[in-house]
Amino acid sequence: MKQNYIITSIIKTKIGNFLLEFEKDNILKFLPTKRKAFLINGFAKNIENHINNYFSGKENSFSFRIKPNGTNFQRKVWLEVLKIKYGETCSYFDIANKISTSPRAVGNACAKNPCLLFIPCHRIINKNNVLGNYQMGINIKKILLNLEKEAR
DNA sequence: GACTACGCTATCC
DNA sequence: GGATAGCGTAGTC
Repeated sequence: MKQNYIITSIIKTKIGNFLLEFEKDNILKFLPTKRKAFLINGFAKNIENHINNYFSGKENSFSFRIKPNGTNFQRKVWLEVLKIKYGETCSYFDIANKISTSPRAVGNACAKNPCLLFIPCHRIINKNNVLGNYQMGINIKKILLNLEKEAR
């Protein structure tokens, strides 16, 4: 049986270190971590370059393949989130309408997003233009949205 | 059954 | 008009 190995790297970014987990060229996880940075191979290095370009406003979309682990419902939400363009925002309510569910459930799924930045859940805000919440805290959410707004 | 990264409504100042 | 509280909601653990 053919086996794909899951590889882990820790990537250094402007807003802190991220744990990157990938299998071949599919990103499985991209989450904040306190561990020290280390790069294991060229693919991780490549991702680090793209992430840093993103943070300096030079890059506004990622072309990596992602393979997030989650329930059918979560994947449905994440797929919808992927459609939100750079510099734009969408409300939990809008996403809920598109896939016929409730905003509460959308927030629930976003909180379990394993690929931060690649699945741009920071672009989802409350209906009344309040930021809502974020895995890394609303400050980071604010930074990301401002970055995208200014770089556009 | 408890817990949400929400949204609406009622009810206070 | 604002702040706050309560409740409905749908999905997850």
